[in-house]
Amino acid sequence: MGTVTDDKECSTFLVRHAWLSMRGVVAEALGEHGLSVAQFASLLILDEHPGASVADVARRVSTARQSANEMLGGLERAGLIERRPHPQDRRSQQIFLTGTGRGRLDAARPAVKAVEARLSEGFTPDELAVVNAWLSRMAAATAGTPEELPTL
Amino acid sequence: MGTVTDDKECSTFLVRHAWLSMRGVVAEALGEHGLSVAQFASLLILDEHPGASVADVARRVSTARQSANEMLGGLERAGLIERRPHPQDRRSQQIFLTGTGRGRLDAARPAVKAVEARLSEGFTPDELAVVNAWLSRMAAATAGTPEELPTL
DNA sequence: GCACGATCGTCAGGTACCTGTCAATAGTAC
DNA sequence: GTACTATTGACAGGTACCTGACGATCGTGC
Repeated sequence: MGTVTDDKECSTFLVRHAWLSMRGVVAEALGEHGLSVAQFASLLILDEHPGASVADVARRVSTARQSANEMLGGLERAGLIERRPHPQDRRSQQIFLTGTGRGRLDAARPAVKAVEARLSEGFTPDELAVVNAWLSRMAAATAGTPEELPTL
Repeated sequence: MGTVTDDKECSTFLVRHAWLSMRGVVAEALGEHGLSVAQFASLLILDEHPGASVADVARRVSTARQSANEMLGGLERAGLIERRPHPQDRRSQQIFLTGTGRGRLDAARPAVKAVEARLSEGFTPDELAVVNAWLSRMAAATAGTPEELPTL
């Protein structure tokens, strides 16, 4: 009846299909490293922002504090991260990558970069820059409330 | 600490942020028309493919048959679509837009196109063509299993 | 000092979505 | 015809995620 996408109408749904597809590909690559896509995203953030709080992570991955906390719990049980009480702010806790966590991340990162590079094969750097600019613009367009709504 | 996105690493997560953001904007526009994003997507598909089955719709929106069926139930209760038994295939049923359904869709469509146009303001047609090509490539990269995994 | 709003992590509950399965039907090979 | 596989729509159950609230803490203004 047609291919995967007949989003003649809305770029929004084309972006959704792209996300779903890329998530699938990345997940497959991450599976061999024992990581989920969400876990990988969190490890990336914690690598770049050591000592971030649960709320920080939640904001950066655009998810609810609760969800982030649950998933960080998984990472903690797996020994990939550790939580320490914040020295100044007694409400929050700082989260750090453990040695094994960093190792796992450094092992997985090249795999993800590889599949992403393979996906973008054939596009020139200029074109990719345009794509990046457009996606950034879209991501910045967040309408008022950043948190709402089901998946589709 | 930074803006919404520091996805220096992975275009995958940039695409996700773009999707979440666009979904929010579109949802806001659709709210005034009493439609959810998922409902709007289904109406679009049914407009373009009248008589599609539940399984057809599910495949096109990349969701489970069950989810599609539940949501179509909502649209049916709202009187926007109607299901008829398929004349040849006694397993499946054909789904059609009702008059009110088509009216609702035709009212909502311009609103969505407007917000999407506003979002892409400032990009040249050539650039948008590149973006579209890239997104299509991504969407087509679906790894083996089309169905799996949580949201993030 | 005290009061006020904002934010922290967390608990309870709900919703959206998915997987797995089923009987019924269709399509094909034999 | 029968046998086998694939597909349809539906049911049951589970998981991921979210919303809404809570006490505790912070920051600021008074």
